[in-house]
Amino acid sequence: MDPLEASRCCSPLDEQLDAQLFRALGDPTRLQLLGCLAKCGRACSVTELSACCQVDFSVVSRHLAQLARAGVLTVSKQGRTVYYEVRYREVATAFRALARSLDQCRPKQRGTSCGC
Amino acid sequence: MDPLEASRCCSPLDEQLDAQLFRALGDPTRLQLLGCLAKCGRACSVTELSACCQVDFSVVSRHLAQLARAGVLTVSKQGRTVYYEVRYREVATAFRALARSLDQCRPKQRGTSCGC
DNA sequence: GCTAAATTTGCATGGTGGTGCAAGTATACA
DNA sequence: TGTATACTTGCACCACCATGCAAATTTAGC
Repeated sequence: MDPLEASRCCSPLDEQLDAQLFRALGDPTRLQLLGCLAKCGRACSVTELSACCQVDFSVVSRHLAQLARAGVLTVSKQGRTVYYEVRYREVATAFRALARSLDQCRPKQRGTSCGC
Repeated sequence: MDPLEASRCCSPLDEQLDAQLFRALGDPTRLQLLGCLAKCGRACSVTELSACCQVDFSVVSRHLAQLARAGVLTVSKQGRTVYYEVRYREVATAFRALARSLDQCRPKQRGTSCGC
């Protein structure tokens, strides 16, 4: 199969290769915040999280909002405090689904590429 | 646990949240190339792949090199033709490992966050 | 209502990255 | 040896983005 033909052929990959998601994860500061939040294991406020990295408070606020927009975090407001939490289940599921789709595309021994 | 403490506490996540990888996947053109290449299921030349997107040939060359640098593709030269192929197994493994690490951080019912 | 705390939102800035064109490099073929 | 093919690299340009500061917004507590 030609790559040009392959590009016109549908696969779950087309939706799973989400540029917005990967773009959100492609910044060191955002990854630091995500790692911090993930290892913490609970919902954290912007103030708490800003203690984890050296950038300005407003920058942290923007980064967290972006991660939430990408579907990596959830937001919940409690009084004047905003809590962010990792969407563990959803993110893990998305990555596993992507891995599965890649496996299905992978040509097995004498197999015929993905069945799309 | 405070997020600041959590940031100082080691986890497989620290290595799995690789900014270079996600950055490489964070561009629509690169994702198009990757999807095309993945669905194709075989090694493709730069010329073949440049037929899949509308950008200049040199841009495709650069994008493929970047994906290779990030560990997503492998390169192999045959004569004057350069073939790129998806590292199916490695990429899928990396994503599954990341999903697993996230799961381990996730607080179970009345559990105590990740055991790091 | 007033003040303080928590967060968001302009605004300006510096840097990085994606893109196209042209030139350069490497290899096959006659 | 010379020419064509496949690809890479230098260069310039433009857009977007991460950052910091300051002002604005929202909400709690007195």
